[in-house]
Amino acid sequence: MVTIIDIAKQAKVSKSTVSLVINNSPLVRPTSRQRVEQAIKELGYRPNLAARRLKGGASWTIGIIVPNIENPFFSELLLGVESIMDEAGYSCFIASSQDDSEKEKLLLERMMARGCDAFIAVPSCTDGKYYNSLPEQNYPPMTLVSRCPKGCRLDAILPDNYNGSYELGKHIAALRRPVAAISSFLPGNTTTSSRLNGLRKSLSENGINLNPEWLFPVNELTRAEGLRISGEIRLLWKREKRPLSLFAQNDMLAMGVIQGLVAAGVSIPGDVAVFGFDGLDFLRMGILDISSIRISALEIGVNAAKLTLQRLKGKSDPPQKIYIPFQYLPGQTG
Amino acid sequence: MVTIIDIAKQAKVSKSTVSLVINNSPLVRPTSRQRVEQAIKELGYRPNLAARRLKGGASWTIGIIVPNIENPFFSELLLGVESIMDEAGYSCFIASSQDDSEKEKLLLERMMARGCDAFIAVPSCTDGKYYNSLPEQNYPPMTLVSRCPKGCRLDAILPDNYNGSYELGKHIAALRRPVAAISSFLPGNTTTSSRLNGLRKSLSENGINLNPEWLFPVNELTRAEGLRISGEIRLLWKREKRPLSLFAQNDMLAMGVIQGLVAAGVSIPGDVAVFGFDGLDFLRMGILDISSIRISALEIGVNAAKLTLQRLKGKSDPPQKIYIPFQYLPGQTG
DNA sequence: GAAACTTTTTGGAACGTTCTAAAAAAGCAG
DNA sequence: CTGCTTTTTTAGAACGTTCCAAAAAGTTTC
Repeated sequence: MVTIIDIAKQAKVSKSTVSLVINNSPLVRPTSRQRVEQAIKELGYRPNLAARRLKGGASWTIGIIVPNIENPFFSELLLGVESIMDEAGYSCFIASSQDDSEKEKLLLERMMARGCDAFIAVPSCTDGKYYNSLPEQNYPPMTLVSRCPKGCRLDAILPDNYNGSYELGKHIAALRRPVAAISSFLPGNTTTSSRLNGLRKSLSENGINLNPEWLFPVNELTRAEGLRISGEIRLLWKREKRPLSLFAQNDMLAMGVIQGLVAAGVSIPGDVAVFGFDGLDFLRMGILDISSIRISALEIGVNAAKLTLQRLKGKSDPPQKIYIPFQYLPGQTG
Repeated sequence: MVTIIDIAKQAKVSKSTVSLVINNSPLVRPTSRQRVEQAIKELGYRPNLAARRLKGGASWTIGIIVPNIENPFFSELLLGVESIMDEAGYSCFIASSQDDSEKEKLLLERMMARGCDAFIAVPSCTDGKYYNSLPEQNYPPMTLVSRCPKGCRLDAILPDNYNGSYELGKHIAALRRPVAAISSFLPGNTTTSSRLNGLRKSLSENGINLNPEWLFPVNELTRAEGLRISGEIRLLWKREKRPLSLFAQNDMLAMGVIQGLVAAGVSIPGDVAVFGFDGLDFLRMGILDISSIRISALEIGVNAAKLTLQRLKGKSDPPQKIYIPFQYLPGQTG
């Protein structure tokens, strides 16, 4: 490994001078600067970040935690974060928490030991106190994305869940069909509860009530869970009174439900209109008939990265919540 | 920040003893070990990896480069790598090269400066010499995944492109329909050329030749490019002689083509049967009619991570190529 | 050309570890 | 309790940087 000392020898200056050149200080004389730069090129020097970090400098490293890299929503989000951070010269540690809050804490500690300058996380833990305690334990800046536990005093970039599903509800109501909803029902989860609340509000404003018997609980918002719950929903088909519109908490869940229903011979949107959330990119292909609220995960990621960079530059306002605007994305049914 | 010295003071031993405890050396007396462990717990000590790294130790950090995190194939691959590495205690830098070889080199250098212990990369650069030169520049172990430039002497975990598309070709041939192919045609790209060669071989063994006029070039294997090229393919529809089967180099490309054709009123698989490659997960939903060769990206990732871990443990055989088996995934037609 | 500046360069400490060599403590015969 | 061996502990150098204070080299000015 080529060090600052090798450069110093080659350029016949002291290591301090080399350091000055590297950090382009104006103090150094042009002629020596040139000699040093020459030597750096010749020997192929790369500063050792571990040493810099040890001396108290930045590690130019960001820690990012998402529930699951493979979920298209999060991979789009990661793309947003990563592209901005890359441009700014940062490298990103990326890890999946599997929505397990213990694992999340572990990952956070591990990244902390690696000396991250900041964190961006989709919190799986619904406990706001935990996140609030981080700054006191002198953790570096932390930006939450996509979710935010109740009462959490950290920067957060969030989808506008309540207003989004309020808007979606208007379109659902316009069809004037009986509605079922598929959701997880954990009390601390602000995402699912805001979406459900927004939906309820706009439905009831249009004189429609969610039938409590048609609230289907799932454990996760995944395709697998959608597939599972579609079995229960299918049972309703024998009855006379059955839902003709279906709200799912997100598109992946909706996909699973559709997959299950289609396999059982249900026609979509003929028999039932499906509504999701997230507006995943491939809905636009017009192959899958889901009406959805598009939240640009990319935009969330980009905003999170930018806010984090500002914090790294020393911005010290109180923590802020930024809500990303949404867009109604009609399926074939509209 | 709590250091080894704070622990030493608290436990009334020297910092060397603390170090011994941390690295669980058998030398230290049980009573002192206990005092030190007690202090570590009380003060909440975490070893500083930058210091360890500086002293010549491992950074417990892996650098991973893929063309695009958002592509489902690569995000599945990342999941595989990450889960194994996580289990082994490593953190992963993940970055997108956008298939730009200059950017890839830059990212590699940047990660190198961060002190990665090993690299896993999907090479965008088709120049084997570049990769061969890395070990000489005392780069740490590097495992290539999914692609491998010609003549490259590094570990690689690869899909069995040739035999996969040979197999796919048999199914295409069985339909006995005229075939068009959509591909990129860069000479150094071993992925696309193996797939094309395998296809050609099995088609010709069944008496079918690829019409040179029906080879449609794209710049990237993306949905956007598929969408673009579908415009040109549609022009054939006016003619009497037109393709009734379509081979696309991968599923994303196939998706784009389908999207374009469907929008133009072409029925799939009625008018044309579409064949892709990769076997992306959501093809199984039965909504999109693509027959494909499934290569488990997860399996590639897991294998790459395991081989890399072996190298880190000191395994020093000559570099090996591991081919991941494939599976034919029929669409509705197939 | 010496004094009084200003600009440029430099040695050495520090960051938190690990590692080596050597010192200290403990154990054990006699 | 002395000398010898074995076990346990420790000081201090090293890793590659940055930063401070101070030295050296250049400028002015008189």
